[in-house]
Amino acid sequence: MKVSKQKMAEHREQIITAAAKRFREKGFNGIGVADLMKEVGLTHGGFYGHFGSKEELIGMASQRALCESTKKWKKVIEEAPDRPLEVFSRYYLSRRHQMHPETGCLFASLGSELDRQPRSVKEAVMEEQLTIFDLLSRIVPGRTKAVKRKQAIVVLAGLIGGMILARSVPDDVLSEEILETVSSSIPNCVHADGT
Amino acid sequence: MKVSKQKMAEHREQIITAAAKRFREKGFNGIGVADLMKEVGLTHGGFYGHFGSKEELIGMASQRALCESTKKWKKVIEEAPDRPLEVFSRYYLSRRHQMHPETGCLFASLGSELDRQPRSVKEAVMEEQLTIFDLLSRIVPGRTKAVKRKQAIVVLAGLIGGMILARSVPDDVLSEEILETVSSSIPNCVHADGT
DNA sequence: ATTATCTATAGATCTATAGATAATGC
DNA sequence: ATTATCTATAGATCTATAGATAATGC
Repeated sequence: MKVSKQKMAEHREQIITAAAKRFREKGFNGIGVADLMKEVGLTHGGFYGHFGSKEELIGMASQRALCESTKKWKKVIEEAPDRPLEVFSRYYLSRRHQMHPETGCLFASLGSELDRQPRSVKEAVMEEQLTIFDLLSRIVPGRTKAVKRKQAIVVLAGLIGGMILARSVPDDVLSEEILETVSSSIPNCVHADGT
Repeated sequence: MKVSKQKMAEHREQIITAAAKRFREKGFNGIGVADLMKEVGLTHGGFYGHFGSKEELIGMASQRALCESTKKWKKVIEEAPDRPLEVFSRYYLSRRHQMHPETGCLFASLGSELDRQPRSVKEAVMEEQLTIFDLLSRIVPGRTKAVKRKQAIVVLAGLIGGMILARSVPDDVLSEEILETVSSSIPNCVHADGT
């Protein structure tokens, strides 16, 4: 029943990856350790050889989810050297993102649960959050670094709130209106203060 | 053990009120029927004389929470006839609101859980959401009703996202920076497009 | 007589641990 | 010999129901 050290490391990665997906899909309380382990092909007892607690996994999985998003966003931005902010906003506020929280932004799928997580989880999240601020700082207008950072925060807040509002509504027409309205507002909004 | 019809109606209200508070504080899964009933001074078995299921209570409590917020916001806005938008934004993005999710905006405390709730809950939420759009439409700049509505959506999205970002972080300095940055951006941001 | 609430419990979860098992890696 | 995983289970939840109890309201 024992597996090689390398296999074990793979298992650990698989558990984190599955958790990052299912937590975003079902919430931190929406899936249990047993089901996660079953998805990876292991039994639930084995979980505690990899992690000290579910809480520890929540921290790892949250960081993983945000890190994945940052990578994807970087790619999207690099592939649109002109108007990167507009392209990124549309990408974030797309119908596709709305319908697939399990592979999307952690703040949109679990943001309001983060405040109720232990400090260790919030610390892991903050680390990635700062990276995202830096990434967005490069594509928003603004004369100084400080202004760009502010713009990045404002943009991210608008995107997260827009997606949460759109997802919270059972009416497709209204949720599409929300996505379209917020994403249209961003380039304009941002130009006002900075450049 | 039976109580009068009026007392029973009061109990029902108390259950909804307690739920609206505790759900925002601990999440929809963070408090159970038994504890809610204990808070009201009843036993858990009695719950199902008032509601068919916990899900039904989640719908009622969500609507209640949003309705309370709308009332408070209306008051805040009416008490600041000049610069209502700025005053409201500062009120929403205050440290006080950050520290008290249990009496604050449902979208900030439970927004990302709403997508995982059954349709009946989302319908109850949407009803109040439209009222909020109307309320904010009155204080944002814009030449036409359509533009004002769009501005209202953009503002609400920014506020919700800003509060969620601020709460998700374990560092007081960073979270205050987020609140201040987003709330400073709103009057500017909004003037750009509309009036 | 009706019924709001209580007591007791069923049945399903869920996190975590203990000890057994069997494969790795010295 | 060490250890990653499995089996089995403890102990704590949680939603929901059934039947008893006692107060209301006809």
